[in-house]
Amino acid sequence: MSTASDTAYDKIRRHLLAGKVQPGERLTEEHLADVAGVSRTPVREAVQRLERELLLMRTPSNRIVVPDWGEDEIDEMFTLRQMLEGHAAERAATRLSDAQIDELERINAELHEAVAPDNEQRQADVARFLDANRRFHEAVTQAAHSPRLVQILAMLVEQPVVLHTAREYSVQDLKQSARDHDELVAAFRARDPHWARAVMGSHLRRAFHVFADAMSALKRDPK
Amino acid sequence: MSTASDTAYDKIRRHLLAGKVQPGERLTEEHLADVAGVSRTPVREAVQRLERELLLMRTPSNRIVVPDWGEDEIDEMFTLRQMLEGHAAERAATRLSDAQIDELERINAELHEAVAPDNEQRQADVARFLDANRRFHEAVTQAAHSPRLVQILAMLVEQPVVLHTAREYSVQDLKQSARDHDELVAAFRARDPHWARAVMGSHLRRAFHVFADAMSALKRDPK
DNA sequence: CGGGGCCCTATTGTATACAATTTGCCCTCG
DNA sequence: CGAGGGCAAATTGTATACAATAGGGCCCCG
Repeated sequence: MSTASDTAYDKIRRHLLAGKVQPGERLTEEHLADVAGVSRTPVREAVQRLERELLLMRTPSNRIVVPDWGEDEIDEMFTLRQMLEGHAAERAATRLSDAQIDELERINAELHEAVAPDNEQRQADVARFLDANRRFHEAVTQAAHSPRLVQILAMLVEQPVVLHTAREYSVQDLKQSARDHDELVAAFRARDPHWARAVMGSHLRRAFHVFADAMSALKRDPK
Repeated sequence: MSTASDTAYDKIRRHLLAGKVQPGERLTEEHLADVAGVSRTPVREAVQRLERELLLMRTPSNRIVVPDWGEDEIDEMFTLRQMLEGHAAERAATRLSDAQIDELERINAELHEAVAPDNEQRQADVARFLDANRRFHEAVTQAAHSPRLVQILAMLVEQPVVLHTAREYSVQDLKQSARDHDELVAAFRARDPHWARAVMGSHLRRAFHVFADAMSALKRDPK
């Protein structure tokens, strides 16, 4: 995070994901420059990045707005992830080294730890869970050795972090996710592309429902 | 193309696709600013767009380079297109209006015309064919009503235009493409998502081989 | 009282000057 | 003669001033 562009990207992204702005709200570059503490030039670059991740959009007259995601858009997002990460897993299965698979296992151990029953602070756990989860999926994507795939998936993995602090997830759901990852590792060890793709597919489809349910719960009762 | 950014994007893109620069060659922002006839600011925006389409890349120290695509990358690109455009076709099948299907048919009539046997100027035909082909695929993508899909596919459809003036394509291959489109229209008329996906899949896979063959022919004998 | 057009302001787009970083060269020293 | 370090030039990153453009409000006229 050395350059001002990156700072801007990071700060604005946090600002958005923290839910400081309502969907549909209009933002000015200058305002965002204040938020990020840099001039408009790097802000414009950051906004472009956020646009391509669809965290921001432009009105017909090039004003910056926060898009609101409907259930359909979220469904579509997970469907695309299912296809693309399934493909990534398939490729990764024949390209991962033993050491890399070990690394995946290590990351997933963190996931299990984060949802272990003897752990008290649910809040911190979810954050850690989500972080490890992201790293796991990134590692798989990287292992597919496809620059395009990396670039495309980067624009799909963003999630409103409203849900990152969430008590909305059931421990059971999180545990199931960790078990999915276990099976994925097993598929990798077996170097079985089709198994890997299938596991990744069902994993993400379940994740969609967990996410969608949490989201609608939040909308019903927005504490 | 009203803004300087767009001008820059367009001119630099043409510059690249016309094959004026060798893969691996390094470019400076200033040089590109000369090419486009604008200052560095809009050039930087254009370069970002071209990066995201992978027509340009950055070295570890943020210098601009022209990537070289191997056979594997092209294969991967068409594989991704097959997945994503297949999905787009599937969605489009249940969303296209009759009028839109008529429009697709009209575009495809142009394709047929461009490769009609009584037409003499092969050169002009290929350009027209490729243009109509692009419009056809864009229309299908649009009809899927998924902003993400539109954005993702935009970064996959670029092709080195070395092959846009090409005598490398056989008339037979082009005719087959047009027939594929005919069948796709039929699938749309039947409102059959699975049929549409399957046709789009085989269409793109064949297109890959046609493209790859033309490319390797060009490499063997680079007139 | 409602609609349409014009002006003023808010916002985005572009150029340019300057700062920070990287590169490649050259010089020195082992 | 090769390796390493530091310096100068080339290149990218950032800020700021100015230009172009879109939007909203106000006034005038019907």
